[in-house]
Amino acid sequence: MEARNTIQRSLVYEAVQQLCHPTAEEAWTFIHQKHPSVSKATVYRNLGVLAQSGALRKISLPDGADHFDSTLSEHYHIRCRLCGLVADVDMPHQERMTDLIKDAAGFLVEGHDIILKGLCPACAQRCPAG
Amino acid sequence: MEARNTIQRSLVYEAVQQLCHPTAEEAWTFIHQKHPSVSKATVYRNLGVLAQSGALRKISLPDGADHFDSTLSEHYHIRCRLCGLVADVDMPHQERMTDLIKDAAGFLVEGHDIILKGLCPACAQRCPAG
DNA sequence: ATTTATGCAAATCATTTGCACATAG
DNA sequence: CTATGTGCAAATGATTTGCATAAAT
Repeated sequence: MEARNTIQRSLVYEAVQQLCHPTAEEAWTFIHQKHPSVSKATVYRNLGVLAQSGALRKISLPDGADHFDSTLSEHYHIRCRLCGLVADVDMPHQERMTDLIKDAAGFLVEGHDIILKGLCPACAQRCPAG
Repeated sequence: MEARNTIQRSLVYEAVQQLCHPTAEEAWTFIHQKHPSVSKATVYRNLGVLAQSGALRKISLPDGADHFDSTLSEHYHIRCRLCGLVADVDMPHQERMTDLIKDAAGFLVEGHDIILKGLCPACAQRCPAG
């Protein structure tokens, strides 16, 4: 299974770069503007291939579609409860996290995801009460 | 919107207690054995109501159905990549985690989820190569 | 040439919803 | 009584898949 360089695959990769954390749908909408013939299935397939190969990171969020990230260095994400905005979180001392997680219930730990939730600056201001 | 005590609601709560981290489907299968008239929609609805009210915790996992937990004290979860088993993780010093997470990209942080992934003891033994 | 990728439409999976009826308070 | 809950079946949303064709190597 040799991966090939198709136009669609590049377009998908570039869309994720440009859009910062898009969903598959968002990436497709973006691509579809200039390249109306690209199908949604192809976008999904290429997001899968690229995430599998490590070229992209898949961000799975509770309640909603997956997002995709072209930043590969380890970092976490936060989503605004109100507007859905997804942002990067560079956590200081996050190495500690990784250390703490070495043993868990006898499992062989291979990785972890951290998803924060809260209010983005704009929504926090707009809705002071929450 | 006063919550009422229905037989179905109790059955759903008890199923989650008994089964430890079941999905909605698993809870329904369990309940359905002794109470064949209970519908899946009702199980979903009550899981939602109970999670909303804080009586249960919803565990959202990447790639797959949500699980539900009757243990309310703060802890995290790990899922086996091979068999799907979900287990509790009591993380030492997890308070540090909470401290670290106070500020993130200017967001007002309200909570966080940590999902670990790896191999459960049984699968690790069965597939030494991974 | 041969294998991988694409586009389309249909299928799948988890979950939600509209509606008429049942039941808890 | 009256609001909330239930069962059913149909709808939804995200993602995947079968299949014939197209394109990359």
